[in-house]
Amino acid sequence: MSATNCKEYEFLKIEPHWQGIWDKTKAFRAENGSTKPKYYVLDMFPYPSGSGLHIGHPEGYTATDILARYKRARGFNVLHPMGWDAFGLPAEQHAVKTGTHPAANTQNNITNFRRQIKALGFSYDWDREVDTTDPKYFRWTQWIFLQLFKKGLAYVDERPVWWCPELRTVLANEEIVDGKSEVGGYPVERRNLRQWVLRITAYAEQLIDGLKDVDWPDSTKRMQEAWIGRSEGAEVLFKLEDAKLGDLKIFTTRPDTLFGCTYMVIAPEHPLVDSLTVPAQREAVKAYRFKAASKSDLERTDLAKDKSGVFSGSYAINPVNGARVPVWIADYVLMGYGTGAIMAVPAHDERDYEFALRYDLPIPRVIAAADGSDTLPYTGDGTLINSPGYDGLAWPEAKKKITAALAAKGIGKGTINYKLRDWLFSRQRYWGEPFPIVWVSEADYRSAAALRQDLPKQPVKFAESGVTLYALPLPDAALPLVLPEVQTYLPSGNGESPLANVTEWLEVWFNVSTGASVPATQAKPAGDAWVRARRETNTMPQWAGSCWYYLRYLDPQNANAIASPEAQKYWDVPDLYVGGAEHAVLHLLYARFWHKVLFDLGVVPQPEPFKKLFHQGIILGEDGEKMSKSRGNVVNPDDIISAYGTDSLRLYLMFLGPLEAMKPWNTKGIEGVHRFLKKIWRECLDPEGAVSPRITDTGALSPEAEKVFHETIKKVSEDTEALKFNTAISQMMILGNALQKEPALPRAVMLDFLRILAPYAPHLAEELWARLGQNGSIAAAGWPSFDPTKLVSSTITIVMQVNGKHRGDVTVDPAVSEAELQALAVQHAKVAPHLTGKTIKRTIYVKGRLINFLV
RNA sequence: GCCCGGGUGGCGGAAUGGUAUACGCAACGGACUUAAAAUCCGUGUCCUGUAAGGGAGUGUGGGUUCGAGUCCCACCCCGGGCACCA
Repeated sequence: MSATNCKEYEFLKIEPHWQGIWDKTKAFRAENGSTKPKYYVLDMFPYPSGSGLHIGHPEGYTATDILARYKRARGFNVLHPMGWDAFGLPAEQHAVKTGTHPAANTQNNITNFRRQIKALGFSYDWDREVDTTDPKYFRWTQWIFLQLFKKGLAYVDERPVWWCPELRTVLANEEIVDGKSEVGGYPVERRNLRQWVLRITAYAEQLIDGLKDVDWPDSTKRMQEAWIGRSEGAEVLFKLEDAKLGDLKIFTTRPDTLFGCTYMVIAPEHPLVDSLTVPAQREAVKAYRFKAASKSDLERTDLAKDKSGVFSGSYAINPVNGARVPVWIADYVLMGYGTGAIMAVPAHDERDYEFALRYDLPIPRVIAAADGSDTLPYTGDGTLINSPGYDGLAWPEAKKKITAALAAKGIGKGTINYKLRDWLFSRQRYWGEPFPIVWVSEADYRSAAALRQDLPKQPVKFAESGVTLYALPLPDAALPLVLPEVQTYLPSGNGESPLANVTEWLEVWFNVSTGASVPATQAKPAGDAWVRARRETNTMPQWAGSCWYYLRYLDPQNANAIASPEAQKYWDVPDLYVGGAEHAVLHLLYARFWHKVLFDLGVVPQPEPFKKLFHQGIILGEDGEKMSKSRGNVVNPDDIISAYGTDSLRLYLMFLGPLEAMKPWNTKGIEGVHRFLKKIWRECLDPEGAVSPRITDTGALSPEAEKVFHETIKKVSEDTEALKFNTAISQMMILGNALQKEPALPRAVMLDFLRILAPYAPHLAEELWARLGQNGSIAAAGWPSFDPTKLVSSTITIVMQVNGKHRGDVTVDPAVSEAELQALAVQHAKVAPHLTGKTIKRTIYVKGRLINFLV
């Protein structure tokens, strides 16, 4: 491989030159089934937005690239892939505005992203690039959905969603800012719409358990745990005074406080509200429900501190003591959690306490505080009081006993509740994966069931304007189901996606065996397998494609499976996954869910997808604020590359501080690493671009420089492995400064230096490697080792302290004995004055470190 | 309110319980140059002192220890997440 011939460090020539060579030789191809040990390092793939790469992308990508190059040098077969999470709203909005197909815009953006990423010199295996909008890819996204569907993990339900009348579309929660659409700032409202929902709650327990086995940041594990929100308690049946209304079922985590229950609360949406409301309260309850319903979520949160409610007029009976307790209706109880009804124990719950104060309800104490405190509400540890039969028990024990007693009587049982809700999986948009589902009549579904073995145990059905339709999956062989061409990308306006306007595609004769279809306007084809069907018009959310892309990289061309079992066995799951903390919950939870389902189906061989996770920090603007167009503090990687080169950019991004930290960009700061690279260039080459005369095959370093050299190999190895790139770079700078002072530079030393620099500044390293007469790419040149015997210096510096205060230091032979050192120290000019007239009570000696006299 | 993470020079940051401020930026002084750029050498926490030296010092206040940026307790501030989940 030949280098350029520039005399100075012309990074604008050097960098594209080597990128071209890497491209041509496919230098970073990962080989399936190699005999080498494997290493799989994964980046979170980007959404290819129209505004191009943001400086945050290269931060994480540089980190993984350094590691990938380092692992290759260490003899690993490295899988380091890149792809595009390319479905999404911005492309669709662009399409609405311009009328061009979102695919065209998406491909333009991908081309630009690929160009920018290649200009950064990352060592991706481009033969494994994936694109979630490619039918060859989303065929498998649809296939996975069908597996979930067949397993009974997908269903259809009417759900309240955010509807924006102005944009004529449904928006996701994260697209709503302060009660308005993120795009345009238009008002949004709640609407009930038919939605696909995935039963992620069925995996709640496994999703918590699996966190034990992964090497993730603790904070991220905690966030997922909190999001899943497991809580152990009991369901208890309270008889209603009006026996014909049956029982009121509540959930509580503290059945031990049952004797302290003085009222009940049901959510305003609770099905028993109407029947429990007595005539005298009807008007008040109606008004309260209306008020609660009209509150937006935002208002409900704002008013969180201000409890309100209304008495229903009815009473329930406390099962443990027969007490008559009033049933209230209040919006501090949520219909979506537990049973939508609670027993209120105001003495030991802050919310109940506040409510009881406001409505003047009794607050009897049933837990005595462990520390004897008498303030209420009390939620700490303690023992039961005023609870006949249980007094004196510690509350966790009472919880078990009371739960058991209720269960024995058949009026309660221990249960576990989760905050996690099922996953709303559909969007009313064009630019997403179509659901491989058609809707048919009950009779047609029955006849399909006779022909198909792959239907769910319980049919998925949905009633609309009096007609019940059944969801029939496309056969696997009929995948992919591609998006039809549409006249307009504008949503239909009635809550359905633009697909609802494509009648030819929508209304079909459908062959239940083969999945073939013809427009319903044509004659019904002959044969029993043909039924009348309407296609599903929803599309999948952007999460879908990113839930499993890490599997496709293993075997991206495979037409018969997500990836072959051999590829899965060889590559396993990523050894390291790097991406932003903003995905700590949703993406990472959804992907884990899918992976666990695939594991249960025997499609993947391991229960967790991401062994080790790391979040890179955010890079702030020079003003210390988050980068944003409106602030005008956005740094464009293209500009930095043309001014300093990508090697400088890569180095600076890593030198800025710890990878996980949030840190401000400073354009001046890049000068420092750029000077460092220029210095390396000058150490290797003379002003004419020939090998520097200081570099020889026979010369030797001074002992001090040699020590620094071996220390540097050691530290750079360790720090790279530990993702502490900032300190690795510091150490290389220290070596650079030391070498600069040396009269002679052994060629072998310079080559080793280039090898440890290569993962960080690969273009410069390749160029100088070639210029110093080496053949082949430095990427294939391995990793140098250090000589541990060179790390020990011939002298050591011992710190001398008196009473813990630093009084001086002395340079001695490492073999010095304690007695010798002590004698030396007490006579030392800087120490002696502090000892005169005092007696040494004790001497602390830390070998090779310090000696401390206590006087 | 609850749960995390973090407060170290003018700035980004470094530091297995053992010389606090490595490395870099900015600044200042000097060398080279007609000059500039580039490069090189040097100074660089604060107070006190001509100096040698002395004293203080890692958000605040306590504690453990021969010795604390590092460990423990309380508090203040900043950042992130969750937020009536019974």
